[in-house]
Amino acid sequence: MAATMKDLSRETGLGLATISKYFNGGTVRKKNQALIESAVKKLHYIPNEVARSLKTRQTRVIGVVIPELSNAFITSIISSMEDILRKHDYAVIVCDCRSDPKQEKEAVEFLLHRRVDGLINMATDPSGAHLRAALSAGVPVLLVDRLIDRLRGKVSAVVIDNISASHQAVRKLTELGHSRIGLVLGSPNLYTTSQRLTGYLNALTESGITPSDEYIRYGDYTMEGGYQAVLSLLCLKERPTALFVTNFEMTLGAMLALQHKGIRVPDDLSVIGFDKIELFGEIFSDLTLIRQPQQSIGKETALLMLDMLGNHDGISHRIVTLSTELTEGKSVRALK
Amino acid sequence: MAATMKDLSRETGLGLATISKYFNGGTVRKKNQALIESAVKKLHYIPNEVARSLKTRQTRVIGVVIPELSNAFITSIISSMEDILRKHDYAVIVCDCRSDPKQEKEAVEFLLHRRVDGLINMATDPSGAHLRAALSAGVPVLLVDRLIDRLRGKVSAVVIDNISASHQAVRKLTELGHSRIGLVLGSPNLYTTSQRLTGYLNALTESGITPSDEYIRYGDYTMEGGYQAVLSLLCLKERPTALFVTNFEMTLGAMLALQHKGIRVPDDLSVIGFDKIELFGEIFSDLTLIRQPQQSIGKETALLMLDMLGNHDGISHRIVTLSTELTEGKSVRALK
DNA sequence: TTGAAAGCGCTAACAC
DNA sequence: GTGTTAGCGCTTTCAA
Repeated sequence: MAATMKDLSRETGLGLATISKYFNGGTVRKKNQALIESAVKKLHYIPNEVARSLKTRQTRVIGVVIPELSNAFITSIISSMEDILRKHDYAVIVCDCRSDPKQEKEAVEFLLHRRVDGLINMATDPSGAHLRAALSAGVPVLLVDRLIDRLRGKVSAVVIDNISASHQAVRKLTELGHSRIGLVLGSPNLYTTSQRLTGYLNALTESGITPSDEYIRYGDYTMEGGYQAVLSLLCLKERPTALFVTNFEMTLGAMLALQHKGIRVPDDLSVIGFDKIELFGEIFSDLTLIRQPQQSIGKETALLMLDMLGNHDGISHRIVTLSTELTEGKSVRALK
Repeated sequence: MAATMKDLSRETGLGLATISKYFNGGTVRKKNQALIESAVKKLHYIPNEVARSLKTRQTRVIGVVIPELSNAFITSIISSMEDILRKHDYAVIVCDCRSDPKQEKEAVEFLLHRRVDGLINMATDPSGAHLRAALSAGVPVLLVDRLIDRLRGKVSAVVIDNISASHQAVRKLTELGHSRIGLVLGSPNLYTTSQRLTGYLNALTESGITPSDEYIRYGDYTMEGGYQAVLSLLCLKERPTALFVTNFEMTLGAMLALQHKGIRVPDDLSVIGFDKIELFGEIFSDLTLIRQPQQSIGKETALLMLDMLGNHDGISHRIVTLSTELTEGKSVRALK
């Protein structure tokens, strides 16, 4: 069986407290330090985090609940987040709930049983009901990418400024003379969907254009959804002259649909996409798009969580809003 | 503070043993059962897995160490794996070591401290040195995708039949009359690299073709690597008439290089790629490729680990080899 | 069936 | 600086 501190104590002749202090950075006599170190080697001692957790009442584990692990946008966030968290000696348990609110709730409970110190959630259930237990248990909750209105003041969050991002993209198009601008959104009841819609509507109104539902489609944030949405937009008697597609997968689908229909970008149609995924950098390098700073989102999320974990007295719930960037490509041109 | 079993005991007037038995599926009198249930509700009792782990000496946590989280092939495996594991009440701590052996070793130690019940590893260090501590601590280790020779007999593994996969692809090309077949491999010292090379060499030799190093490139399994490898192959005085690219990212890079060079596939050059990623299904739907069953890899990995965890007496180290599939597309044609 | 009590490996007063 | 000791919340003999 694995060696314990008691074994070290016996081996070195020192008391438990001394051994414990040694591991926790206390002051221990040089001689005893060496004694302990050699005993550790000899007995292959590995500290037992479980016992420590029980005593200190913190597991140094952060639970992360996301809608989908097979999603480049999400994994790039998680990747940079986990990196920082682990450097601070926090482990991350990731639960993929497959965009299913029921699974999401189970995941939260699962993590609560394991006494995670904090919860990071890209929420599937927009009502936030799944987080109630965590909140009432006093576990710090940090939302990523999607805000939940009802939880305002009770949780922290890291999001991008979706309204501005969308506004900026659409503004760009109206400035180039476009007025029939197709919008491809995600699922209707998601936070990002409604925010991006707002930005679109604002930009149009500002330019004196009356928005019409005809030009708005919901593509479910999937490639297939984007594909279908664009096909359907192309069927309008008055075709849009420009398109704004609001996430990466749908942008891929949209480009595919245009390609299949033999529509040239930007000659026949201007397109602004969303999200830049490392892997594809070069493939769609000539696409004009809104770029979210995934790296920073991950980093800010980790740091904010660390911060919440530190202020155990009065947790201050902050909302960090990161801004996006419009990357100029060659998929947009002025309306003739 | 969170309620404990002791609180339940006080609330119900029952002994700790009874409460414990209730939660662990023992036989408890109906009346007491109801008593406990209402106390749980009233006190918002949440079982403490940490305390339980300390006592039972199992954390129901599996550590997963991978080279890269932002990789669609890997996440699709993890996703299906985690799904099954969580259904069996096991949590997964994922550590992304960024293909760095040093970080990989630290990750293993990190997980060992946390007393994970098992370790799943897509190894970065081909020597397996990073797993020594786990092995000597008696923690079951399961390798995925990449075997480590020295650990044979000490660990289980789930891999695909790389030699056959590669053989099949190259065979296909030789049968169509190709003899100058470019091969784009991953990093030189990886298991999959050498296996895929072997399959290539075998297939050529079988067809009476003498393999030449000239046609072999190492592309690091990255898109950029694949891109450069193909450019370099195109510089040969005797250009290859066909290409076999051995992973997904490099296949993307290869296609991009060909496109930039204005080389038509399959008219000017036949191409067989590797890996099918859900997201891209339609985009490269006309590519002939070797398809790995990511879903099954994840599933088999989870089941095998569960199995190892069950047989605590004599762990049987098994190696599960899954087979690949050659998906016919339109990127291959007979040599004129 | 139920309860009392010991102990899993560690930390943290507290006294020396 | 160091040792003694009492738990952290749970499971699990062992008796009743």
